[in-house]
Amino acid sequence: MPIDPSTPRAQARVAMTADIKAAARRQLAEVGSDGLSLRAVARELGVVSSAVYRYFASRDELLTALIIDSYDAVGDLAEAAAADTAGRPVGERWTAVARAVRSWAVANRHDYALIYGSPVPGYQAPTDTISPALRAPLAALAVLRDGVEAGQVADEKRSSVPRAVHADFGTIREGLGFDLSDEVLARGLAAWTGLLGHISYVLFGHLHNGITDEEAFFEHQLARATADLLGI
Amino acid sequence: MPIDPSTPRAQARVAMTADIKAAARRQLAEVGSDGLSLRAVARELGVVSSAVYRYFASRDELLTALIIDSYDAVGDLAEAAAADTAGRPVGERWTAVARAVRSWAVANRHDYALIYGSPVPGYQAPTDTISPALRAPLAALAVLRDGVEAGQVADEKRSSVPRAVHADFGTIREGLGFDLSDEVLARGLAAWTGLLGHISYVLFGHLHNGITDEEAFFEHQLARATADLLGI
DNA sequence: TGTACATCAGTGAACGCGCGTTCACTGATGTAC
DNA sequence: TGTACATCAGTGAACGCGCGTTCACTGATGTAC
Repeated sequence: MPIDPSTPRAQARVAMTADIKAAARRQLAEVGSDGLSLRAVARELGVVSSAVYRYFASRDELLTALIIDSYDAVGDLAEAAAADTAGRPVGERWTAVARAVRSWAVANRHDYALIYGSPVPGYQAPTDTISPALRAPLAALAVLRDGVEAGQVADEKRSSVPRAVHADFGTIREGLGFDLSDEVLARGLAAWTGLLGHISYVLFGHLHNGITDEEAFFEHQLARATADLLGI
Repeated sequence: MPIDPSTPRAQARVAMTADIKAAARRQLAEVGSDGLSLRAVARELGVVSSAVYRYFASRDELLTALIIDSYDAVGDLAEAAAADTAGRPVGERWTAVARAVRSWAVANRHDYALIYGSPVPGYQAPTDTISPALRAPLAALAVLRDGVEAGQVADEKRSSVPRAVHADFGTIREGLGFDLSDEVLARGLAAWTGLLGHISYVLFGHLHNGITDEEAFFEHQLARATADLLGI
C-alpha cells in the first residue's frame, strides 16, 4: 500500500507525459515551434487527439513545458561543467561551461532555437520559465565570480560604467545572488552574449559557405574570448 | 509612347507588389514568419486571395522577398554608415556601423528576427538571398580593412590560428573580396557575432528584468567591444 | 486616328487539408469501509 | 478479504475555423497595323 503516488496509474501518467514531450520535441525539429501540433503529437503516439488534454491543458502549456525542459537541460549541463571543474583555473572552467552550452546547442539545435532564437509570436512566457532560463548564465557568471575571488580575473576598471548601466547592473547583481564588480559583470555579459551570438550565427547558417570546421572555429574564437574576458 | 515599362499598368504592378510586401511585413510583426498567410495579406489589401498569385507564385516566394528586403535594408544602412564616416578613425566607423545595425533591429524587430533569428523550418533559402545577406557584415569588415591600412588596428598575431581555421578563413577572404589577416579576421568575426549576440539577447527578452536602459547598456558594451576589436 | 487582337489584374468558387478545443461516453484502476 | 463508489485515461464525434493553391471567367489596359 504505497503512500507516495507510485501506483501503476501514476507511473503511467509520468511515462505518458514524457512520451508526449518527446514526440513534441521530435515535431519541433521537423516543423518548428509554430508548426507544433497537438494532433500530430497524438497521432505519433497512436492516441486520439483529445487524449493529450488529459496531460496538457492547451498547446501553449505543452510549449511552455518544452521551453522549461530546454532551459533545464542546458542549465544542468552548464552547472555540471562548473561543478566538475571546481577548483581549476577560471579560464578552464569558463571554457568548460561554454563548450557544454555549445555541445547541447549543436546536438539539440531546435531546442536551442526554441529558447534562444526568435520569440514565438503571440506566446507569452509564463513566470515559471524565468528561473530555469537563468540557470545557465548564472552558472557561467558564478565561475567568473570564483575566478575573481581566486585573483585570477583582472578587476581594474578599464572604462567606468555610466550611471544608468550601473543602476541596471545593481538589479542584475540582485538576481544573481552574488557580487561581481561592474567591470567584471560587463565583461561577463559580453562574453555570454558573444558566446550565444557565435553559436547562433553558425548554427543558423550564416557562415554556411565559409566555415567547414565549425568545431575548430568555435574553439579558436572561444580561446580568444576567454582571454579577453579574464582581462589578460 | 514610353519605351520603358512605365505605363500605368506597370506602375500599378510596382505599387501593388510593394503594397503586398508592406502588408506581409505588418503581418509578420503580428504572427511571425510561420503565421504569415497569403489570405490574410489579400484580406488586408481588400483583394481576393488568388489575386496575390499574380505577384508572387507562392507563399515561400513572398517570404523570400521579405527576407531579401530585410537583408538589403540593414545592408543599406551599414554601407551608408561606413560611407558617411569614410576617412574617420576606424573605431568611430565601426561604432557607426554597429549602431546602424542595432537601430534597424530595434525599429524593425520582426524583420530582424526573420533574418537573424531561428531559421524558418522547412524553408530553404534560395541563392538570391546569399549576396544581400553578406552586405552588412561585408561593410563592417571593410571598415576594419581600411583601419588596418591606416595603421589603426593592431595586427600582431595574438594567438595563431589552427590549420583548419586558416583554410576556412581563406574561403571567407575570397568571399569578402579583400585581404584581412587571420588575426584581424578572427577578431572581426568575433565582434560581428558578438554584436548580433548582444542585439538578439536584449531584443528577444533575455535581459527583460535586468536592463531598463537598453541604449546605454548597448553603448557601453559596444565601446568595450570596439576597444577589444582594435586591439588596444 | 481607329480598329482588332493580345495581355493581364482581379473575381469567385472550389479542392482538400489540418488545426485546437469541447463534450458525453466507456471501461479500467484505485480507494474507503 | 470483498464490495461499492470515485477517479481518471482514453474514445469518437463534432464545432468552427483558416489555410495554400487551382481554375475558368470578365473586363479593362496595352499594342500592332
